[in-house]
Amino acid sequence: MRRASQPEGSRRSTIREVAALAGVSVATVSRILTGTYPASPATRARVLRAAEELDYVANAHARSLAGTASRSVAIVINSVISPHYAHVAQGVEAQATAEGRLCLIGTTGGDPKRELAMVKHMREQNAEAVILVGNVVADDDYRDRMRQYAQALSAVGSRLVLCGRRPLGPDVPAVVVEYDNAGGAFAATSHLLSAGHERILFLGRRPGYTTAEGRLDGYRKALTAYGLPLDPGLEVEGMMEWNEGYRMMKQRLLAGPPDFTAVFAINDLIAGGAHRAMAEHGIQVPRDVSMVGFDDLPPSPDIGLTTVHLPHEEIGRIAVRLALEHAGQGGEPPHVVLGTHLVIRDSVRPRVQ
Amino acid sequence: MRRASQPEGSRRSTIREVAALAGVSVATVSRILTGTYPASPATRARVLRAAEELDYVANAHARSLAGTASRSVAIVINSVISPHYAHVAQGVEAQATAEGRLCLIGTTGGDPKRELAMVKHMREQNAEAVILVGNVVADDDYRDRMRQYAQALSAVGSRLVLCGRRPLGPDVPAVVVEYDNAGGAFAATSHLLSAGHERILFLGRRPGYTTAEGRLDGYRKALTAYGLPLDPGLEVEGMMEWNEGYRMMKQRLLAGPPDFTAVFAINDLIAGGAHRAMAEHGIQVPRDVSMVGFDDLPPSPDIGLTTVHLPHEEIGRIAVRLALEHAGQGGEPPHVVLGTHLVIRDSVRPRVQ
DNA sequence: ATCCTTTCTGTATCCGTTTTCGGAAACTTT
DNA sequence: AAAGTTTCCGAAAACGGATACAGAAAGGAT
Repeated sequence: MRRASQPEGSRRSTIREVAALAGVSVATVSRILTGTYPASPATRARVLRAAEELDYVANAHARSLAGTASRSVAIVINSVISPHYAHVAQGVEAQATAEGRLCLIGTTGGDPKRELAMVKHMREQNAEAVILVGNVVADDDYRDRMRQYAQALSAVGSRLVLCGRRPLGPDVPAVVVEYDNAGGAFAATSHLLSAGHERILFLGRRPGYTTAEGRLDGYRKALTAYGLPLDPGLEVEGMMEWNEGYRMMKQRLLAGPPDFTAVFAINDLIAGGAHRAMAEHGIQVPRDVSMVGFDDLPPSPDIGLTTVHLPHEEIGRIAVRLALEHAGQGGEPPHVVLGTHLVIRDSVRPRVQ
Repeated sequence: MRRASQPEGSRRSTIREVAALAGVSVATVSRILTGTYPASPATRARVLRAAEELDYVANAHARSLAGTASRSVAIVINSVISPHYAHVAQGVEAQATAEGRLCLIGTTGGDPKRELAMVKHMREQNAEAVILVGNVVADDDYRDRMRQYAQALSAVGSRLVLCGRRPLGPDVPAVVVEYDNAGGAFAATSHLLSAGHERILFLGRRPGYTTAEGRLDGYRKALTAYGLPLDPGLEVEGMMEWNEGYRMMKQRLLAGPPDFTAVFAINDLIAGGAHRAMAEHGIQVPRDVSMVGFDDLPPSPDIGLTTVHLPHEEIGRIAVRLALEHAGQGGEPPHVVLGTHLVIRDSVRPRVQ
């Protein structure tokens, strides 16, 4: 209402101005606004009125400088358009807000250098927790520096959190939130095996990436448990993206008729791309080929994909919760491993002999 | 390396400590670290070494308090798991980083109250720009307060940006980034009409929501332009979500056989849900029913959907760019309207008589 | 009425930077 | 060698809010 057309660049009103208008000291204003102290109803009302009058907004930076925590939580993530990451980010943001924290976000595109830079940036912002999500290919230098960051953050009462990646080592003060990639992949592959499939194409091999390695591991273990040999020719390398799924399958089908009766896609995006590529070759799921994915995210419902469910949003929420809970006290930081379960839709049929 | 196991709660090192170690004044350290001033190579090296030695990290809050801009940009968004929003957010983050800014993020779930609260929060953080994305149902009180926020932000050299929603009024200092909903819907509907379809189901009517209204408008205009009557019975109400698309179509099909030969879904998520529902009733796209969507996002490639392309990420990038460019000078804030184009896939066939 | 609590409020300091202003040192030029 | 430029550096004052400490006011008990 008032200060309707302030000239460009005019400062915003300060606690001192509010104090002056209300006829009290800055200390009183501060206490009333932060709810530190039970002021008398009269002054309280006067101060609130004055603040309203001047459109007073506290300066979070000044507040944080004066000694209180920054009340912010940072998430550093591969990208925000990939469904898995988006859901984790959503969880982080929701929990952060629920705990009265602001959410800072930075993306890395999976580049360790950018990740390191982002963590530094978040450190400058005094984030109460820095949550790292997703895989990176970590060389020794990276691991050293990240350990150092973990130490530094912990030293100032903050916390580093690792989501969906391997811990940095035994004595590194970082919270870890993992999930059972190998177990989920084992269940998914077993599901195909128990339907009689023996030649199962694995889509999305990616050495060096924790998630990919874990899922490949589960796939192999399941085959072995069924007494089947491992065929390296069935393990196709590619990134966890729709286009890659399309590419991998297209390439395979262009080379000749399918030499498999089922597909285990390392995530649902890859499943979606492969599904499309097969459709273009007249191959229908599950009529001609059975398929299982991983994630229980779009596009799995669109194509009726049986897949492994992961509590994506929960991962983000837990990360925030644990970090904030644990930030104060010392001791061993928490390490949780979340379970998975199979979601049956309609992409698997018993193999016809 | 050093300070390997600091006790809990120890403060981080300050510019003063760096200055002391390097044997210079804090002013010199500040200048060297921010690159303000060409210090002599010798002192420069000494300061850098000292900073490294102490693992010095600047305190962004103190820096911002001391008078420089906060170097942060805020995005306030409906959710981050919906593909459209996720892409816009990605664009914002990317551009913010490119311009040396940190990205603050907050979600609202489409609730105007939460949006208002978030903007206030971002104002406390001194964000250099506050970018609002997506529709809300705005009552008068909301519009008043948002106008006031726009004024207040502008008064301190920041900027409010409105993405994909109607401007707040003529004299409100807010940057606006819109896109041509009506035009895109007109093109999409015309595409179906020119294939001979006359009974086109509109999925996703939502009075009060700018985007929904714009697209409905384009749909109607196209019908009228083709000399066809408007049939309210063909306009189905629902939210812009996959589940809603599924629900709307399921309900329709449960009520009886299709009384339409084509579908215009207001976005690709709805198209995906409807596609699935039809599949469950043995109705294939495009064999039995033609369909067009809007967004050119997942799951459109999965189901081969012809759809209207929107430069989602670009919207976010432009928002940041314009806000930052314009933040300094006064004058009329920019207002851009982005165009759309049809992406032809394989979900439309000529109507068989 | 006096003393003791309890409740409320004000003064002054500090948080960690940037930045203005002035001074010293190092070169140039004559 | 003196004067004039540059170039580099330091002292100190902000920035806006929280809080320790002390003091005033109000309320209760004697």
